Amino acid sequence: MHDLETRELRYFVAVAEALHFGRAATALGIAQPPLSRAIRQLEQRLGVQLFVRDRRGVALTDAGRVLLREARPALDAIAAAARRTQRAADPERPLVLVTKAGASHALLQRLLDASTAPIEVLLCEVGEQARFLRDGRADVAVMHRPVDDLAGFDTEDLLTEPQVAIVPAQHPLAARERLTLAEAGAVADLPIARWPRLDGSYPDGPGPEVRTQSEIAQLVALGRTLLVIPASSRAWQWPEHVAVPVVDAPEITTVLAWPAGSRVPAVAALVRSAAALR
Amino acid sequence: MHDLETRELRYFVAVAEALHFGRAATALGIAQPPLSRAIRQLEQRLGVQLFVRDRRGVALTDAGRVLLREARPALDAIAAAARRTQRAADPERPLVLVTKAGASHALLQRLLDASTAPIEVLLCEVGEQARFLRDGRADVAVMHRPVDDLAGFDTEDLLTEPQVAIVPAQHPLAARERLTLAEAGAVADLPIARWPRLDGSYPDGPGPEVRTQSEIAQLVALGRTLLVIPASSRAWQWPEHVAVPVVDAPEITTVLAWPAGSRVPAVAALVRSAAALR
DNA sequence: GCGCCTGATACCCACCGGGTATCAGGGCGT
DNA sequence: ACGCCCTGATACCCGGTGGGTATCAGGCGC
Repeated sequence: MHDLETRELRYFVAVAEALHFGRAATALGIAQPPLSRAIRQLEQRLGVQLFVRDRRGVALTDAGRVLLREARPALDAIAAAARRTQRAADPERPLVLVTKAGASHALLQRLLDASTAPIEVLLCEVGEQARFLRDGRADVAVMHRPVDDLAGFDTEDLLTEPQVAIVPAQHPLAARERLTLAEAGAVADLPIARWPRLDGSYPDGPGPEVRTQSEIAQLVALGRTLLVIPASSRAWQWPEHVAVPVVDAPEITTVLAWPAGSRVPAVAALVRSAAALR
Repeated sequence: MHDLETRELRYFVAVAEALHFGRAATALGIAQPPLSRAIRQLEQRLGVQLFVRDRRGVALTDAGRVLLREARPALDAIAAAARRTQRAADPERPLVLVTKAGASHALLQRLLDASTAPIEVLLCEVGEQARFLRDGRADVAVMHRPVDDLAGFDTEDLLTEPQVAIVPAQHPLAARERLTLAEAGAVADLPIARWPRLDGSYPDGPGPEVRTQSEIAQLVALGRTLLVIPASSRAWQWPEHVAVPVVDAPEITTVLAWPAGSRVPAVAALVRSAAALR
């Protein structure tokens, strides 16, 4: 029995995400019947039921949830293989660095200035850097410990700094000299915002749902939430924001991260120059 | 442009490993012409030359080497997705633990005794544990820090211990009370053995090439090499071997390792019982 | 020069992935 | 209650392509 084809995994992921065969099919650019058939064949081949189709819709089984969790990194690895191969064949290839939109520019600028090789900078949403590294869209990323999951990456520390709370300027908290984490987390009228999980769903809680840095910046300005971030990210502070040091928050280390065992010489050179300027 | 299919990657890896279209084809169970065509199509799709075919054979290009390095973990991830999904659907599934053949039994025995759930033990060659975890053949592994690459895994420390040199009983070194790493590495007539790299090639050096624990045990007994290992592995010491403490060698920590973020409850239970008996 | 071993080419067939048309059944509005 | 609609499943057809055999082309060795 031959193993899974990436097409089958792509189809499965599409259905698992949409939980709707018709919409998944149009998202994939194919018709619904072949998709139904492909999923059925996949289930037969694995000998495992992946979806329960009953009245009012489609749901994942436990096994289906396992496959969804496994399939995404697998597809990323495939995409990475293709991209890195193509880039390896391109003598002009610039190094691709990904960082989250809205991160501090000063550090990055020093890094870019210190490097002689051409570097292409990619911006992504919060927490997306790992995906860019995994699927080969980027060679190296600026990430943060301990907030980002650095499993599977090698890292070089760039900068360690304390955190501040960004609160609405008109809120009473804005007058405080300093805060504790416990205080920041317990402000009834400024509930902590909720970020989507990897699968796109949101955890429960009173805070607003956010997806991007600009969304949350907007929500803070509107007096709807607060957030706790590294001090240097004050760079994107708005006039409607006030930063208050959080004395007991864990320090955040900005790190340069790249796939463990990567042998791209340009990455090694960048890491060396980064280590030198620290 | 749709992305790579696993079939294409499998074919590529087969050719890259055999460096011979005919043998790769028979290894894959297909005829040679379709394989040639598949590789050519793959090269066209990627827009990248992967092999140079000239007189006297086939060789990988730089891009081909990149793809080979990327393709194996990608295929592992696919295989892991399938296996873990099937296992998730099997209510009887035992936990599968992999450890290297010849490792100390005492620690493992205590671990198995401490666990209530059924555990299936798999043995593999030195350094192969990571592969078993990555491709889903095992749920959890016994590995060693800092010798094994633990990137991408979560770990729980089991035991930290100093290292000893295993030398031939008839060698002058066998009379020593203790050694330093520098001394052990500089014995002209006992050159350090060379283990294969992931791609199967061997680093240069004077020592013998070895692939298995029993090979190296045999070579030590024959007075051809020495090795430095954790003290507890003396378990597989032969009568022809003598263990001499190496005072400045880094301590080796035996760890329980599992895929980062794994949510298999039985793994969590095993880790808890391991932590308890430490 | 002649095998012969290599990978490439030519050609055919059968399978299967994708399409359209249609069915089947559950929910819901009237 | 009936019928509509929305869902996924089924039936059936077609074309592309992956796989097969036969053969070619060129480099090496005896």
